[in-house]
Amino acid sequence: MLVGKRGRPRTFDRTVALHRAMDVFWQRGYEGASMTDLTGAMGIASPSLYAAFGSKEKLFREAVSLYNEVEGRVPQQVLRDAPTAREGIAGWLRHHARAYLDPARPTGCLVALAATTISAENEPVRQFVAECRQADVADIKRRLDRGVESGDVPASTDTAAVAEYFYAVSLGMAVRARDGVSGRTLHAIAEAALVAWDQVLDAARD
Amino acid sequence: MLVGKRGRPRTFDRTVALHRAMDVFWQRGYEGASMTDLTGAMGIASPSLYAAFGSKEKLFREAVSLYNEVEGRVPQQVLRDAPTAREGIAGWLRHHARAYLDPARPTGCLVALAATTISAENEPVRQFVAECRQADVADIKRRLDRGVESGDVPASTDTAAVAEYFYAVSLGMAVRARDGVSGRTLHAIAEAALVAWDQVLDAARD
DNA sequence: CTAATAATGTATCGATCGACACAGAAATGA
DNA sequence: TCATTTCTGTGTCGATCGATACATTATTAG
Repeated sequence: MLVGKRGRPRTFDRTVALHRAMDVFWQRGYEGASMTDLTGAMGIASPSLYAAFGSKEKLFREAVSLYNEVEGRVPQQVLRDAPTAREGIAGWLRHHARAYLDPARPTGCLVALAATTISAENEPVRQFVAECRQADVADIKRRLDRGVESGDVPASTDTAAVAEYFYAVSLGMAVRARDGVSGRTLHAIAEAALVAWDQVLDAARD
Repeated sequence: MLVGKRGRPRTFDRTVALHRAMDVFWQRGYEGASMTDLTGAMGIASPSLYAAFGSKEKLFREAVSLYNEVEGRVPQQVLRDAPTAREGIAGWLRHHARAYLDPARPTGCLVALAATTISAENEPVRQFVAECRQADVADIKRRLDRGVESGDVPASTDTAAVAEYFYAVSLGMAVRARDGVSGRTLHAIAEAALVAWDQVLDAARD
């Protein structure tokens, strides 16, 4: 009686297919990725996609979640495990300078690029991605707050503002990566953002 | 014999219509703006649009040119006329911190947001906008080079890298503006980017 | 006046969009 | 065995995409 694996089993790996969909959304954005693009890359027909994921929008949301897990794991770990907030953020930003031009993946960042502008009917999708960006900023802010607790960040620091600053730099790097700038350029941007840590923190006070 | 104003005259102002189209592309991006959106905002029917502008893509390119002229005039003037490169770039960035949240216009920047990702068939449009961004970076670089000539920027400075840094910050500000952050946040990002002028220039050397 | 030119409004075009109906195939449970 | 369940492949749905055909209207040139 218990629901097990009754019925005809899937002929494709759901996780593999989701990875393929993630790559398409990463390359083309939400609206730029057609169902034909998606089913082609996923190696399945349209009804299989709908049976497994529900709709294009639900597939996108799952793909973004997967992106956050897979592509975000290393930089988040760097951010978390570094001995100071400064080293954590520096490692996080330098990671992105490399990752955004990784030849094995689409350039730039899915969350930064995939839905900055959108048609009126898909506005909820833009909203969703905007919330993902907000969550990323919150991650950086939390690391700065931890730095305040452990003493490597001044207590008077407006950690939210500092987090917004470094996140804005990473967003710009993602756009410029997609534009085709060199890794040297991307790293120069990151180093310029990081060079004046003390002044940046000093300028941002509550 | 000379081609004058023969034939039935237009019943709409081409420039006004182009302004309306610019607003739609600014709000929705290239692919997010449908012909229905455009003709509705422009107050004309589809055949009039095609007669006056040729195609959606040509209309977009004209709209971007108009955007660069209208919205870019003030910040470019600030950048150019300031006594030093530092003051020029500071004024340029602070202008954007204000303009990106102007309640009378769509938030953020058309060139930063309108075509970061796109379907395969419209790739030339993304390329075009990418070239616009490259041109913006070149403007900043030229101002820094002038600073080198006039002595307010060290001769050893990698002006291209510094220009990329400040432009990346402005791109991130545009995305975050669209996300709905406050003007206070946007200004904090700008000030954080500007506070360490000497260190940024010192870090970027040839 | 007439001919030529050009823009307008209506009414679509073929293509593609995201989504799904339906029949057949492949598994399980009784 | 055979009813039940679930996925697959074919085919296509209505809606919308960007773009036009066509007849009409408004203007200028001669």
